[in-house]
Amino acid sequence: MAAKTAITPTRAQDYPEWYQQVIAEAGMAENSSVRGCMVIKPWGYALWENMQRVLDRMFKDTGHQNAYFPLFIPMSYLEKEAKHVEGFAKECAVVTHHRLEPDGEGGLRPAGPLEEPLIVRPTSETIIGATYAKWVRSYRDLPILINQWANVVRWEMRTRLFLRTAEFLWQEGHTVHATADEAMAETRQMLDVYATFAEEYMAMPVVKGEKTPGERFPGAVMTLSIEAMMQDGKALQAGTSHFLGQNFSRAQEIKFQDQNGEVAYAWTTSWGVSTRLIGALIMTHSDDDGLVLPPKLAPTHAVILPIYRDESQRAEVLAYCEALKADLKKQMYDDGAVRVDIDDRDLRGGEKKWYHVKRGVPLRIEVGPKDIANNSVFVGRRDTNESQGIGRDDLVAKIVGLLDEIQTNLFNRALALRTSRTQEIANEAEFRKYFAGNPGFAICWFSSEEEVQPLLDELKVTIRCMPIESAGGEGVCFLTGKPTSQRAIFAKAY
RNA sequence: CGGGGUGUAGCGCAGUCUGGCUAGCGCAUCUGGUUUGGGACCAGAGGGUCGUAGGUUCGAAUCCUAUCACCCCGACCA
Repeated sequence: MAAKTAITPTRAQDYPEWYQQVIAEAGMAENSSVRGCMVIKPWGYALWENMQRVLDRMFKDTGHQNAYFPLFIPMSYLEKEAKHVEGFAKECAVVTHHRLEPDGEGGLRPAGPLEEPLIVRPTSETIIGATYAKWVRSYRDLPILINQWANVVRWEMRTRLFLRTAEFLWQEGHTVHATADEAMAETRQMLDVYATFAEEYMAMPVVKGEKTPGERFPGAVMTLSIEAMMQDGKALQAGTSHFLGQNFSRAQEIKFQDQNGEVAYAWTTSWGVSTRLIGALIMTHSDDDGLVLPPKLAPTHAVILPIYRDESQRAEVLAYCEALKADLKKQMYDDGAVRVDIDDRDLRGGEKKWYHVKRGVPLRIEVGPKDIANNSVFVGRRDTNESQGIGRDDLVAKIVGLLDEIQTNLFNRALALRTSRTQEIANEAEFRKYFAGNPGFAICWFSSEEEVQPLLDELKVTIRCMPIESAGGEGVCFLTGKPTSQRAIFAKAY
């Protein structure tokens, strides 16, 4: 008999549907009445706020400041960088009017056409670059290290909650430097920041690598990304950091006088992560009972579930829970106090328990009259779904260690999955066989993107990145047999 | 934009082919009761312009016309 799972279908039965159900059951987000746009509900938004808080601190620790630029971008700005236009034009929302008037049939119609249409930012390189052009005069004005937290709009054909929505929240860093080396160092530094965040906070192992020309950000000279493996073996790009060279500074006239008095174009970078990270988190850790959150990002670390039969017990149990909560909150975990809630809603015990299981709360602490008599509590771990009794004071002393253990366990579990589903592939026959099955990451030598592209299109496989760690060396292209120094991860992707 | 499909209660659906009592069912919600260390049970209740507009008919969720929206598969993509 199969155990009953909180989520139907299970991952094995229907992975995409399972994903949607996890989000719905955890109360993270839902589709809105606006096509392709989601409503992020409190539990999902609290998670995003925790991600923001940690990332924001990391950005500031690396010398960046926050600022804010307009939502609207004059259409002509986008036209300045040819490849950039090509990449984004098809998915731009365009504002053409600034006023509504009655249409005579009880409705409204746009009036007051704009002289120049505005686009809703799909990314802000152009508007920020235009601003930087005014700010930069001398080498003394550099570097500019700015990040903005914002929403952007990309009119996608097909959307999925968190993974691809028409509007999403993100941060975009935009920096300007005097030299190529400095800009490249910045590009790499921010990739490292993302990788550290993914691995240490999201407990999600990632591969740092360089994108092939075909997968680059439109207008970039080099795009670096972190790639993660989801539980179905597909890859998800979780963050990107772009070295833009002088492409944007030439298009937008970001020029400065150097120490020798000569005018030079600046070197720029941009880097971003989005609410897509929430999708990555869900697909990395969650199980057939719903969401599983890494403690460092969980809005609630532990929830106390009081158990009682009647009013007289209620008062006693709640008093005990309040005292326990107060003691737990004195414990420091990561960058703050342990986050504890008491769920005293008028619901049945089982219902309440499963509510928190589905929301991924790392620890459930059940407290009933019997436990109080023994001065012990019953603790359930979300990552292993094991529960056991533990002395009340013992829990207070050990809760931080327990949270650390869960965090580590989640990372190790995800890493083990990735390792078990990563394989070197040496020739076309193997490659075809691998991707006809239940694939993960295939590591292959390849001679050129152009030469392998037809096969990739046929098999619906993409080149994720050329891993930085394993760069160097010589091999033989899996398809053409030509000698090559390029090696990449190939995978099906989101 | 090409191909396919669907619009009926908060959610999921039946009914439409073959027009006919007051439009049903499950879940959810509310009330009362019995329960309570685990997603309860019994009884009752509330909730609908059948996507929209027009037409045919004694009578339309059902037939006809138009229209809108959404979903799936492509193309596109953080």
